[in-house]
Amino acid sequence: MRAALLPMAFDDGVFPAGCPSRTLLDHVTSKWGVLLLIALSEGEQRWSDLRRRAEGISEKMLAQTLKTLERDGLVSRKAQPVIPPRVDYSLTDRGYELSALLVPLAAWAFDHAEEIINGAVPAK
Amino acid sequence: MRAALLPMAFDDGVFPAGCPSRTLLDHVTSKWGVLLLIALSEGEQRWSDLRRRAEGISEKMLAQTLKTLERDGLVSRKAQPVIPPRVDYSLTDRGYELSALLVPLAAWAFDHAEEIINGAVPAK
DNA sequence: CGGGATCCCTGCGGATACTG
DNA sequence: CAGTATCCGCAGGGATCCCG
Repeated sequence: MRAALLPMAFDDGVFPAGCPSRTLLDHVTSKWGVLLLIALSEGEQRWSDLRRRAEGISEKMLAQTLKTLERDGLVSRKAQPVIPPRVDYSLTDRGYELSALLVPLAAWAFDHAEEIINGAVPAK
Repeated sequence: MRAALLPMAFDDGVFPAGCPSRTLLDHVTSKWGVLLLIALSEGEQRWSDLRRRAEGISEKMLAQTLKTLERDGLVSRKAQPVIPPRVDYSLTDRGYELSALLVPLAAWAFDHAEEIINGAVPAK
């Protein structure tokens, strides 16, 4: 029941404070990071599309989060020097790899959300 | 390449602001939530164990995060009325379900952390 | 040992305004 | 349209003390 689920050496993995994996995990599991990565898993999208899909995000956080994800090599940005400007965002290969792990998570959250949040927790 | 990865109706899923799935996802992907859930996936552990494994966590955040996870029915708390007190935390069935999704994520972060964080991003 | 209660501060993130 | 820049509030979270 509590099999060795964890790739061992995990104690030297995500858990030590200040290790790179913590930082990356924080980027990726950030409030808006998850949402944007999932949205982008459906394919290339424009700034305004993302702004609409990640309902409630501010422009500041959208820019900031996309930049972080881009620096992490998860998102690629293609700007076209036209007027009006057009910028497309998409996942890199590595980003797709990651989103494949994120999507089930979001699906799980979606499935269990109501029964869990509305105190109807079956206990045990 | 950009197949229908998402269970559709996802637009009415995680994305709408204020929906329960957002809340649950936030709990579960919170800075310390992820770490605690992963730590607990290795089996029952005591307060002090968890405090040590989630390096850097404050007592306040440990208590607070555990409470949230308990309210969400993901973690179960067993207190023994002895002196000195002994309290054991473990995952519920639903918690195990979730950790099965979280562990690969952490493993992925661990694997890609260094190459990503140290600007050595191979681009494209 | 396993917390609860307080105080306090910083930095996340929202709102607004401006630009190419 | 797709951002950047700036200001600023407030609550997330750390530190400390205490208690059963």
